[in-house]
Amino acid sequence: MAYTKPGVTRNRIYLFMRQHLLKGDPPTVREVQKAFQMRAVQSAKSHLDALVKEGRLIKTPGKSRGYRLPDDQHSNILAPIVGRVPAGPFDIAVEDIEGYVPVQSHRDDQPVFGLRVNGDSMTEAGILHGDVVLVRATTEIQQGDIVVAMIDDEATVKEFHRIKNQVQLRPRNSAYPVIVPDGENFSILGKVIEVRRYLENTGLARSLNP
Amino acid sequence: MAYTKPGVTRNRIYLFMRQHLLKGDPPTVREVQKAFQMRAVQSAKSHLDALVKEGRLIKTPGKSRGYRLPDDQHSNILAPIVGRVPAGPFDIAVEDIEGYVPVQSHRDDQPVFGLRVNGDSMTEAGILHGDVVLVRATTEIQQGDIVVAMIDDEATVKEFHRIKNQVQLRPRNSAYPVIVPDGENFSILGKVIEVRRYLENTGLARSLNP
DNA sequence: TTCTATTTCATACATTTGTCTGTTATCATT
DNA sequence: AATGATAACAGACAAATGTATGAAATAGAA
Repeated sequence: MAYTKPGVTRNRIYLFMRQHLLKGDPPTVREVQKAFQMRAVQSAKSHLDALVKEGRLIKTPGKSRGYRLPDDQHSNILAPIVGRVPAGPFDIAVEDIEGYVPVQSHRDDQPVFGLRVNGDSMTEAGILHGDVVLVRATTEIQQGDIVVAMIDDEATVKEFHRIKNQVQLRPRNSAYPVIVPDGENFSILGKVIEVRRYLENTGLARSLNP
Repeated sequence: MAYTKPGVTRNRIYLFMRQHLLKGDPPTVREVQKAFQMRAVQSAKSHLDALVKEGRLIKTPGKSRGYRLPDDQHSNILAPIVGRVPAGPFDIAVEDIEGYVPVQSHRDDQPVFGLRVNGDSMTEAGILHGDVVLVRATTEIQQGDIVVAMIDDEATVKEFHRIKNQVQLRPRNSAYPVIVPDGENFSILGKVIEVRRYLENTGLARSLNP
């Protein structure tokens, strides 16, 4: 490749990387080399190294196609809407997936899934029958959080309270009683981080069904 | 890895691939292998091959990290949450954008924007103060739809009815009166297609500035 | 010019990665 | 129990890929 003024090729390489990374197609060092018709790998690599040093790219050392954009602007994931409730946080029954909804993923270690609400025990909290709640599989539950609990193999959405080591699952509808689980056949799947109600068609990407 | 029923592991691998590909992070065959704690590369590879054969993934042969999603699938857009309400459907004041939320875009010609709800006039419809409503800018309003209307330069969320050519905007809270707009200083911005409530932090990607 | 920093080139090596061949184990059904 | 289909394992090889070392060419400024 012909010599260019300092910074020129670097900018072009940055734009090349950005364009490909936004498409979800991270290039290799040698793909950059070929795209710019360089005769040495190191020509491309040194530019990429420099871009990392400048903070315009980030990279995982040793990993192939390891360059990424610094601010992850496309970190939206598709969370599955499960019909029946997963047995464990990492064991989602894939056969029962109703569809997918786009979610902003905050933490990779705590997966998010959606669950369609059944019943009207939480109407006073603005959670209606048919709403979709997004659940983060976590054990960090605070007093008053809305959680999804499994009681006798059935999922339920309730408000979590703990009074003197006694767990209470409170509905938000005066027609329903407070539940005090006995510890057997009881577990908390996670915390409700978002409530969604789709008013026009389903809103779920049923067409995306595998 | 323990033997599973036919199709189960394949679906899980598909979800794994999908999550990573949507984040712009295509995995290698061996990364799939490790993620599922398989002891042989071929275990992962044969599943990936099958997914390609089924059309659920596409791949460039020989290329590392060469698996991709078939094209119809990244149609998620980021809809802006506007603080003040836009003057016109296509004239959103960018300065007042509070953040962005991921939305599944259905129709390109009718943009979607978000609006934070102020007040409790719709609580009986499960729309609470602070909720975010997603609005499609459309004029196709049906009886009983929840709409966003501009009345004297103020945005309001109400249920739309038309009785003998008289437009009624009904709150869903008995403490509020029905509004009958006079035609002057009145317009309908669009139809509420979704309601979202963020229970954990903001949920909005305030840091995102496309 | 002279000097320094930047850019480009050439080559080599270790690791990662895709792919292949063959075998064993489990599932679903008869 | 017998059968075929699916799932998982084992080991190997070639190509792709990240990385390193050293040197030559050019740009920019003193």
